[in-house]
Amino acid sequence: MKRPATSTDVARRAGVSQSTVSLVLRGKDEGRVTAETAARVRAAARDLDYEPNAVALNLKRGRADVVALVVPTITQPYFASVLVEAEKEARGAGCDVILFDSGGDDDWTHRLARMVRSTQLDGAIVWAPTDDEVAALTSIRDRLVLVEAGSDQFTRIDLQIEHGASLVAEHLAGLGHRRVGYFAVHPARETYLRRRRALADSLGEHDGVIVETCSIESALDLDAAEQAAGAMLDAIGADDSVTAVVCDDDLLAAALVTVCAERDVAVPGRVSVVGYGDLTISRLVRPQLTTVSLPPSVGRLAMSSLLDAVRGRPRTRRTPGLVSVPVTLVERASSAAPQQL
Amino acid sequence: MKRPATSTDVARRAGVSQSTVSLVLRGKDEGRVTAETAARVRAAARDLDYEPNAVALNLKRGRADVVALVVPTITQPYFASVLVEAEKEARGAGCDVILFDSGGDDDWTHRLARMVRSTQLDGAIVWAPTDDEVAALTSIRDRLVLVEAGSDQFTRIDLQIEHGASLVAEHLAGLGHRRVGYFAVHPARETYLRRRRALADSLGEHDGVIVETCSIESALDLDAAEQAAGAMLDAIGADDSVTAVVCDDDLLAAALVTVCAERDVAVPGRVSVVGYGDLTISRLVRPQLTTVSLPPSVGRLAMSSLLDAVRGRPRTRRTPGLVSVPVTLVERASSAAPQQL
DNA sequence: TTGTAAGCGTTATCAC
DNA sequence: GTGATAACGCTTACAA
Repeated sequence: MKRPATSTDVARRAGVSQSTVSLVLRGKDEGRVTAETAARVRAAARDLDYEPNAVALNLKRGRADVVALVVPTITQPYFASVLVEAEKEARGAGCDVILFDSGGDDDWTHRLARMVRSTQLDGAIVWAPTDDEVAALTSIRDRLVLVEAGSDQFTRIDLQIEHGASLVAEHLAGLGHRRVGYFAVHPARETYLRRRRALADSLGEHDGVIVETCSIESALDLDAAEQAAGAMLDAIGADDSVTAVVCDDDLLAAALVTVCAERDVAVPGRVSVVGYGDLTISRLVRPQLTTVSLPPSVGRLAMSSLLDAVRGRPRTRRTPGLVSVPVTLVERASSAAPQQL
Repeated sequence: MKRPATSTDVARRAGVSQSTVSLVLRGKDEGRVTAETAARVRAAARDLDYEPNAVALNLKRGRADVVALVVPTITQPYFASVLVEAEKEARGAGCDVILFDSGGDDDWTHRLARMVRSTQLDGAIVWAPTDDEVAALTSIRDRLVLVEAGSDQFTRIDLQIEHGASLVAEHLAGLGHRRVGYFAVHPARETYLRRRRALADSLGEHDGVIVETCSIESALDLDAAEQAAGAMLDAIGADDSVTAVVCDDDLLAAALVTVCAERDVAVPGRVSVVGYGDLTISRLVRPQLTTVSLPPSVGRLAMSSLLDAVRGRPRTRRTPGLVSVPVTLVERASSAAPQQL
């Protein structure tokens, strides 16, 4: 491949100055360049297969038109859909998205901060960072949108997890459950802790009626989940009063339901199962999972917030704010009233 | 946020020239700058929180250190793992990855070509493009790695689908199956057509013994798949001789197995099911799926090929080549000898 | 109507 | 040892 043609090459070929080329090709030749000259320039550009150098352009404008999306693990299907939504929104604004997997690399905060400060990146959406990570990011806080984390120094998007938890508590208490187990993700990111605390709080509002009485932790992969699900069933088997299990993620819930089937534990007869995520697998397993649906539209929202923040004129720029996104409970076959003992 | 400090700011503060700053900070001051001066420069840089402007740097070097990964749909779990692998490899070479979803936008070829030619992107990995798409990309062919597609003008990575197909054929024929159904993805990208043709060829080698006799198509989403799976079972119900179904994707296979369970069709007793992908769901459904495993390491391979191609010195640059990656058959519980009729 | 020239932030080649 | 100065490719006053 030959060196790509520059605007100077085009100018030379059209027999005009380089600035005229720029004028014409950027459409700013309104009554400044003869139609004939303009045509000559355009022809030359076409002949040389000219494409403006985007890097030079960025340098000139001091803007990269690239933002980052940082997620804990892109292999979680939920994040794939978030990425798609965010991408779509960004694309519409002429902006590209690069992906960081914060799970893969513990030094990502510094890399991100450096890239933002070196104008390689206009900004970033950061999903569920830990408190430490948030602290490491303060130097670039006005080019950041945080999802499910952060203080009011940051622009944030928040899922209404508390509301989701109250829906779950209401649902289970209403069905007549009195003791629930919790199937938690380990290691427990803040997001998961929040889910769990929120559920505990919501259960607390039905005071004395319904409480979390046992819990098991598992890594977010299938093998670990199936093993932990076995442990969960052992625990439940030893305590008849536990008639429902809330899971931090649909993958855990799916594993639990599957292991139940293998052990002839009736779902939802013996135990009701509730997940988080409304992922594809929640409809693939039998019984299909009752689950808290986390809308992927958060990706779109976060991106539009970010674009506002980094593109907005200074006077337009809003103070850091908090947008709260509702979650919903999707009731499917994995939860029902506990069978009489 | 204030304007970030430039090397000129640092120079001013250290009381030296801007070029000295560059020398010191890039570590090229070997016996050229006094230790004392160097220290002063470094101190100034630290004070000002200086970060070299990456865009200026790229302009200077004519390289972006960003490549794209183009996949048909990132929401397919397989591609998420591919992305992770590719990312890891790129990161190691100081390169970032941006993602294109070719499914989302039919003009992506032009966008990609423009970005490459404008030096915004050093190159790209393109997954399973159609022939038309390949044609649209020839202008940037030496900065491309194609996966599962393309002619020998391109650097390519290929899955050994034919070999996979022969494993499947061998497996099913060996178990005693004589008539198989095909559960295909619609719309049929070249990748899928290849899978299917390859299977037909492999079955043909067991001439007259085993053949594909019926097929159903479905979009790659769960609702469509479950509906199509129903149709497949109707077809099979009407023809006892069909005792196995090969599916273009584990999602289809999972849906089929699930619908079988609902209709009390025994798997693998009445019908064996084979999928493609070895995705998480293949181990979540019961029976677990026999499936052709497509190694995510292809992502790593493709990225290292690409980096070679775009980073390599001209004299080092290899001619376009073809790397072929083996696939394997993972035998699980969804396939077995057909039950005697 | 067109061209000249400054500047975006770097790196690198020379003089001093 | 250090500092002008010329690129890199572009946009945009401003001059002609």
